Amino acid sequence: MDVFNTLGRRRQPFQPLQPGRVGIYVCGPTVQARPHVGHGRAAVAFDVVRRYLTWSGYEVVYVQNVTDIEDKIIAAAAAEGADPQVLAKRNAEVFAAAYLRLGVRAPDIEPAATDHIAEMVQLIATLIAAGHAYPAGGDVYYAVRSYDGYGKLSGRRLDDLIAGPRIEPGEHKRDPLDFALWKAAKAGEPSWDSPWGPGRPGWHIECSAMARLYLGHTFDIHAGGADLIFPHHENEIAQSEAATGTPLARYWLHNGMVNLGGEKMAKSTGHVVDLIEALDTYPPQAVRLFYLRTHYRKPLDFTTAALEDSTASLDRLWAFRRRAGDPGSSPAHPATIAAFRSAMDDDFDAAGGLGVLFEAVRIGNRLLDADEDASALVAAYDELADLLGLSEVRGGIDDLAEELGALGARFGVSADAPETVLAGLLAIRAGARDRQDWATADAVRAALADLGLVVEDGTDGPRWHRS
RNA sequence: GGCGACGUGGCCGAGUGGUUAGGCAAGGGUCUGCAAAACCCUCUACCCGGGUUCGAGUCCCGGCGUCGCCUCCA
Repeated sequence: MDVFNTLGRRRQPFQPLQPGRVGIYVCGPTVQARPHVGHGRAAVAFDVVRRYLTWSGYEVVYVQNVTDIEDKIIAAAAAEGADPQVLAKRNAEVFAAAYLRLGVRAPDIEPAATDHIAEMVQLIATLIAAGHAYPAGGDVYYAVRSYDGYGKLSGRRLDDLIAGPRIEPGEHKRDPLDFALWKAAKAGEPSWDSPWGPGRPGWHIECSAMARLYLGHTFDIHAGGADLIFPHHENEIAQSEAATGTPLARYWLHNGMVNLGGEKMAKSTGHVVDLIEALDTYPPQAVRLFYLRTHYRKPLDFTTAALEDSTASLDRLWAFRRRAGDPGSSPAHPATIAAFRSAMDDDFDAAGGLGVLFEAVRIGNRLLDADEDASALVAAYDELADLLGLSEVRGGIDDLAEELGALGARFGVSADAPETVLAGLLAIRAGARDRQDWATADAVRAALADLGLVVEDGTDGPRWHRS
């Protein structure tokens, strides 16, 4: 298996620190506002990495943090007169719910920054003692020039950064490149005690502290959005490696941005599509499929046409699965599994993997049309669709009990369980069709369609699904 | 200006030098009471110019173009 490592900017074979085990740290969102479509992409991209590694036999520990204290959160809370912690908690729940709808598995560990102030203070103290950081006026800054590896991830040279017009000395910085590890408390802002006075942590230090706590000084994969490469991940490396003397992570994975009209979606500019809205407009798994159609490192343009395309593609997958029936204990089609594995082993090429899945569907449909055994392909489909998080979640019809009961009464079906009513209605329709009573048959189908139940006639009888 | 990514058929997109990826859309056909689904056929591309090679979408060089980072950001 090869992965593209941002550190070094090249593909390289993936070899975990310990055989069979993989530690992953993903930079989660700052929960200042609701999630947008870009957040969903990052979550899905690394969820698939995690699922694939697990499927491949690795024992994975997946850590994704929540940044719940930060300038923007404080500002957003102030704007609506709320407590920053309350606002952060509320938004964090919205993020979690959206991720759940996208089929993203909950992290093994989901540390919040505010629960790890002590670890951060300790790490900052270590850096000061080692001469890599200095307190100044209640703040603590990291001395960028004290660590000679600075810039190795993003390919930046200190002199280039200096030349940049936007870097201005902070109030207490000795060097314009230095960044805050600890910020002195301002009136009315949340703060914690520290050896340097009350304050709050800088953004970058939380990841260094929490990754170290849960995954150790060196771990396998550190992931996040490409927009975090600089300065966030660069700073993390500087902090962690200056403190421990060992590499922070062996592989750095970064997902590409989601664009809107050719430009990056970003909450700071309001140039965004709300993720919840997208999930309400399209089937959540169609949104997931939309993400997976493009390699995770490439930019991805959000368009309604692309989402509709994905919805149609998802329908094709699910229609196949509905008609196929139970594959029993059939082993998964080996060639399909092998082709899929080959695609995913190439830097988690889920788009290539999807091609394999669709090909299995086409061949499977062909076999079913010919009344031949497709169980191996169906088994492969089940395994791969489940792995990718694209299996149809077939909801029950209990919520339609009342409407179905009324409809049943209209056609002379008296039963309590909605499933029984539906079966009765389908039986009535089958009888009508046998008599070539098309009016009745179509009336039943239309009435069910009004309830959101789509009935399709196959050679082996009718099938239904929720629309 | 510095660093980086990318340019594939109507659209989206995979592609590790050498047999049609795949999906969506469109047109035609088969099946079907109708509908839906499915299958078959058609649309065979690789930004431009050089080069390496028996052979390049796939490697090298040079252009052009798009995007990202360089400030908070998934």
